[in-house]
Amino acid sequence: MAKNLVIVESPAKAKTIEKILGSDFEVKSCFGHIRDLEKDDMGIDINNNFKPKYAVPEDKEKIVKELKKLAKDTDEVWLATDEDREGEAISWHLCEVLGLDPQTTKRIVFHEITKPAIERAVQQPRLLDMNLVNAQQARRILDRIVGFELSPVLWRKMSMRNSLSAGRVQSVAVRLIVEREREINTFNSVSSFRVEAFFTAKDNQGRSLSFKAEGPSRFKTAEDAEKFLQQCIGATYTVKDIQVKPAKKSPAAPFTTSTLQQEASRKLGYSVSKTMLLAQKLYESGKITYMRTDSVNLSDTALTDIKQAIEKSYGQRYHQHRKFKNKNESAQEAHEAIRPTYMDNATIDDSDTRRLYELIWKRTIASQMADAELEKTIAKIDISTNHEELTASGEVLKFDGFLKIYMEGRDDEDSDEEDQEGVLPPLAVKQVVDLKEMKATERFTRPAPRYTEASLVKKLEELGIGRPSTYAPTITTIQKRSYVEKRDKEGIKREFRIMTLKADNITKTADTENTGAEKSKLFPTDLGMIVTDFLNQYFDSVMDYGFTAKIEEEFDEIANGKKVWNKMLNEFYEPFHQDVANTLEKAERVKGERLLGEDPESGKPVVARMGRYGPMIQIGKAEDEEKPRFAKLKATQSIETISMADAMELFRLPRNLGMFEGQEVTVNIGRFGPYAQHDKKFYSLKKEMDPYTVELEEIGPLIVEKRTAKDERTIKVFEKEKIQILKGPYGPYIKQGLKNYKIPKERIDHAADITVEEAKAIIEDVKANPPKKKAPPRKKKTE
DNA sequence: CAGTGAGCGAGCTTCCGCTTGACTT
Repeated sequence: MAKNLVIVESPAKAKTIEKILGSDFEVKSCFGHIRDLEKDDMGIDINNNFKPKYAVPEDKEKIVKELKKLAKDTDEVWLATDEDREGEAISWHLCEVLGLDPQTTKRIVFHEITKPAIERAVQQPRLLDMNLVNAQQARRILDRIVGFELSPVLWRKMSMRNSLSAGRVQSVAVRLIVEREREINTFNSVSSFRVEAFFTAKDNQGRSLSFKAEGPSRFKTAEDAEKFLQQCIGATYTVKDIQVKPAKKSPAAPFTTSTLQQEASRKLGYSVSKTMLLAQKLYESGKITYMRTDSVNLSDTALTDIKQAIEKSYGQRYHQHRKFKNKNESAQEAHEAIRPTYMDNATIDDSDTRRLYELIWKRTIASQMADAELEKTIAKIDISTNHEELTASGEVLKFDGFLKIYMEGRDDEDSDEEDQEGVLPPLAVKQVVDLKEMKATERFTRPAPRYTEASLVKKLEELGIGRPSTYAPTITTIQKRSYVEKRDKEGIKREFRIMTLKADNITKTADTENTGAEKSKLFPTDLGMIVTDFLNQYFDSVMDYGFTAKIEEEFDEIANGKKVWNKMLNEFYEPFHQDVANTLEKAERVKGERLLGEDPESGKPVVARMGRYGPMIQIGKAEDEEKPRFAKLKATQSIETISMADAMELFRLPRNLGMFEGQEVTVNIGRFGPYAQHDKKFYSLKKEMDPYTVELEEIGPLIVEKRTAKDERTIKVFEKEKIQILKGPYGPYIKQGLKNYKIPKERIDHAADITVEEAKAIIEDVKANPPKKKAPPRKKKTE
């Protein structure tokens, strides 16, 4: 038994630290928080100064038991959880549960897992900081109160039947997406004309080189643009002035969780959860440092490694020592930035994680590389026939520096400002250049783009809302609750005008462009909009974008000992709870109704609204003699924007398409999306098939395809016993009736040879020893 | 798997932040 027990949060970290500390120390992990508020009755005694009621969750019992035993048998326990609010609280909970004295137990901290940092930490133990612990308790209790008081309000006041939820973080995340959507819906695009002139100039060897210059300004109307072109007829163009300026670009800071998610999204197209899954793999296999961090700091040992790697591969000139500072005030910096553990490994063998690893490697290396040096040239060109001038700009890379390996991506790649500036031919003042043609092109203003998962994380981080460990789960939650969905949107064709001045002649043409197309963007659902409007109306303080920042300031005051935690909670709770009570009493049940018009056939009102099963259109009223007609909205439609005409279109379903193999084929939209029905069987329509326009010829192949797919999945059938052996994504399994049974490992290889008797035996076996369920239903207290 | 849409009421849902496996049809 080791003399010392060190407890950290992560098992991968425990392994590394144990190697560093040697045999006198046993290092164990507690796997994050080991206690949480009870679920019943909020887990808070509100009338008793918000006294929290903590319990060890079921899945933590085992580890707590193990730690208790180890703590008893060891001379000294060292609490080495992360140095932030949550880490301090975990240490305190460990004291409480393991029976350690918070007044004497050694608390150590380090921000990086390196030998010097850990040895230094062991030399300088401190005691628990109860102020910091209280700040965490206040944070935890406030979040529980907000979540567990607001959610039930939604259950009572929304007409929808989902398991709705609200919280300090998720509700504001949804609000951002809802407001962005409305900005886009109400955006008025205006056009203007941009003038570009294409010239040629001779270089000193007499070769003709072409270059481009920009017009004086954008013209608001086609008339103004045309007038300008007319004024240029017959003009000569003379270089009036040349300015050459040096410029430089600097590399971005090494990755934090949020910037890693953004870059992986922009450059690799990963969702935030995929990025985190792969990063976790890399961390667990020792290839990168901890992946949930808000720090841009690099350890001294890492800096030395990086310097060596740069000098070896690129030479001394490419290295530049840099120390980055966190922009964000909410950062708690318990860890290092995300970086490779060994800079020598520019890549790795594992194909799943390689691309993410290489991204991290490049970003880390680049962050310590020299600036890129540029030379910008701006030439002004006089037009002889008017007082305007044209501007040609060029850029020459003098020294690539960090650009040799890495350039940060941008969210607005498709912006119409061309970012790649070309090289200008050598020009001289007073030189006359030849105009090939001049174009005035119509350009439209665009609304802000919809959020991607990653750009939403970026925004949340800017607002100080959420933490590195919760960005990915939050994005998942708001999609799981159907407040938000990730999808593509097709663009629409738009015509734009072009006027060309060539050989003193102006021609007018038109071209089309695709606008408004979106890929993998976050769209609010009707539910998300309705819930957001409701929360905004009744709980504006919690929904305020500055709410988290404001209470974070107060948590900081608690951590500094300037404020008492339960007083702070009370100041929040009094007005908040009053709002909850008022809302429960006064607010109407929300239906999200919108009147679209009158049904031309019956004269009855046509209404878009939220039904129990989602957004729908209703013709007529429930109290009418004749039953109202209903139709479900398409996935891409919304209550807020659907037109009367589109609404009436929806009543064209179900459609009868005609006969196939002697049976009728109909299409409709059901609980699980659009489907075709044929011979009492159902066939889901393919994504690209629209049930309103799909034709009979497309349904036949669908039916045949499903038949063969079923054949391929089937290994064996025992008709009489209704037993099937099927192939699934996790290997072969047995199906009897509607139930599935797992085939024991030792028989998987010869699943095709299983006999009826064997199959029956397996079924009986599984029935006798049912597989463990993930979460057994909690017993409700009877008293 | 492929319906429904009003209202009643029982019994259920729910937060954020710290960490990994156990488990899938």
